Amino acid sequence: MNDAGEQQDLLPGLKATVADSSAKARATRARKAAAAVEPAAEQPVARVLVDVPLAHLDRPFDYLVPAAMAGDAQPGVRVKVRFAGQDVDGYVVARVDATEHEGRLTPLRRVVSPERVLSPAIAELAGDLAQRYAGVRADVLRLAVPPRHAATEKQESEPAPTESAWDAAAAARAWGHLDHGPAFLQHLQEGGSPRAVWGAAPGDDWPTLLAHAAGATAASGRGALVCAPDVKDVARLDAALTAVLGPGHHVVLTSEGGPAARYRDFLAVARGARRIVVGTRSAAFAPVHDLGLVALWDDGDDLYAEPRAPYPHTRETLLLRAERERTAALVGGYARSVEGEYLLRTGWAREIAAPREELRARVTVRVAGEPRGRDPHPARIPRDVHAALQEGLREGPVLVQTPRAGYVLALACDRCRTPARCEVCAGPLALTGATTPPACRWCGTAADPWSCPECGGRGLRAPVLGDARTADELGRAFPHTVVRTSSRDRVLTEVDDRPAIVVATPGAEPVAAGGFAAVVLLDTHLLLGRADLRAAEEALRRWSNAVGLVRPGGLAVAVGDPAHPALQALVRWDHGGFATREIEERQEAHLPPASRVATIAGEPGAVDDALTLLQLPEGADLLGPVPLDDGEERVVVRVPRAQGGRLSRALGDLQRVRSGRKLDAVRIQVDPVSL
DNA sequence: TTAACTGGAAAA
DNA sequence: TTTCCAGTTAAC
Repeated sequence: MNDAGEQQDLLPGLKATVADSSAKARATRARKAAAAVEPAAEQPVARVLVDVPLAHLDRPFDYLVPAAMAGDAQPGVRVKVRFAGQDVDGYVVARVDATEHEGRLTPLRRVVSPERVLSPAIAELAGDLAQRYAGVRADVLRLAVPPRHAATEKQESEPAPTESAWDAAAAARAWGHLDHGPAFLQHLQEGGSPRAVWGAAPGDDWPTLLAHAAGATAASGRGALVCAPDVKDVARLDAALTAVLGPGHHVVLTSEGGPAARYRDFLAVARGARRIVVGTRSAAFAPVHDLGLVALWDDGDDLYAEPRAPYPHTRETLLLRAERERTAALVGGYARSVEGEYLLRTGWAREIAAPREELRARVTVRVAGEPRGRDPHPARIPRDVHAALQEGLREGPVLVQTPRAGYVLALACDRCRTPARCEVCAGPLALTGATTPPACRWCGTAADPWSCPECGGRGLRAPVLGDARTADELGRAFPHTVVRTSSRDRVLTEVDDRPAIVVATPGAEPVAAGGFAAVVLLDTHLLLGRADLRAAEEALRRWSNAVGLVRPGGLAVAVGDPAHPALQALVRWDHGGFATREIEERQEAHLPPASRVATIAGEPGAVDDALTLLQLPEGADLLGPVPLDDGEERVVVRVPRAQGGRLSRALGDLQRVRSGRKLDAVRIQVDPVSL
């Protein structure tokens, strides 16, 4: 290693001064040592992005490349540099002949490893994202490049096999039922960069279709990157890619499996040994060589919103890459996000979807009205649903989606829906078992018998019922049938073809070997009633993902209000129409993404003076400030969609000015997932 | 973290 | 006017 200490000994005449140990002399010596470093013969200047979180320092700094590091200090490698008196990590982003910096360049302290982990494409992407989200490149790079694992670096990456099992004819068949599907594939195979929003039909084996898209891209000599929201979906893609391409062609990037495995798989991509990548949101940054396709499944899933600064969304990350690296793009899902609809509307992407008659053949969706309180035994499972389940069970497994897990839940009057309160302390009543009377959750007093103080009703209902309770009820209604549950903490990934009732919470639905014979959606009003701007869009997405698991010709029944637009969209499988309607409503209400929104949060004083520094673009609205739970305060800035770029720039300028003046930090989120 | 800079006070 | 020092600032 070439640190300054060793360099000193190489300098003639310097040893004489070593005896003098005053601080001043030491400083002079250090300076001379720096000056005496032999610079690299070629391109002696390295441009380095330093890992500091300050917005005004978010630019490359020039360092002198010592001759001894000339070979290793290539663009993309990790280095240690002296920055403001401290050793900090950084990445070399370029080697150049000369600097524009007036004054002496400090030499690089150390090349951490010659491994080129930051490709030029990802360095540029980090810049794009930092600008888009008014953050700093260092934060993006922390998301993009996994921590180094030295032992793993010593191993070589196994190259992918040269022969692939991908079959163009099989791929065309798999996509054949979709309008523009085969054309999209062919375009990929020929080296083109088509962009599409794909509305999957119920029963579509989406992992296989995506695997074929990756195969077609690989056949053109390019790499492909496919993101899915969670590890369960990634596992399905993994299996489909192995089936379609054969083993060893792709690599899976997720946060699971520990740092060594993560770094090993990342290196296989960075070194170009693998060019097909699947993974969760962090995989969007994979430095795939010759990237030809970016794809993501179910872009409306909020798992795609990165919880760490600068809070980039996977959709945005991938679409920026598609633009900058001129790749094809495929945004697929059973449902359609409002953002996906915008891609079509602006002409950025084309639609791939099944024709009407194909959709009609795939599934029949009906709505069963919600049971009324008049019923002496208010069953949550109406007669229609019971019949659908019975019919489905003759053919195979049936799926019942029920919102939220849990057994002990708030109770309310079944006539007027007044929440049931304890007569002694006014605490909430709850059922603690299937047979015991309801009791207070605070003081434990049993309400036996209970009557409603508002209307005198004697019936109780649980407005929120969990999967355990639902499984219970169904077990009683179908005594000789296997009932299985799948929810957040205990997820089933797959069920076989035998008749069984599978109760699952949204997102935890297993896949059935041959598809579910029937799909039932309970308590749709609960998903619709969430206090969220996107409640209806999100509800439709979750229902559609369950209905998507049906076998061709299957039946789906949703329990809810047949007049609700989200349920009507489900029945007609008209996700484009629903997204269009959502866009129109949000335009009127100036809600995102029809408007672009950012939040500024922090100490009240800091937020206040941030606003005086902020140069808002034309037509901007300021909402708030409102106090947050932790004593901080938040304002919302809203601009017309077309001004989004200017808003990002203004917020970036604000952060640079504030960090330059050492003002108290404010947290800025552009396009926050929730407000 | 620290070298370089600033401005104000003491020394000449 | 010069020198010294503490506090501030930029950071290659």
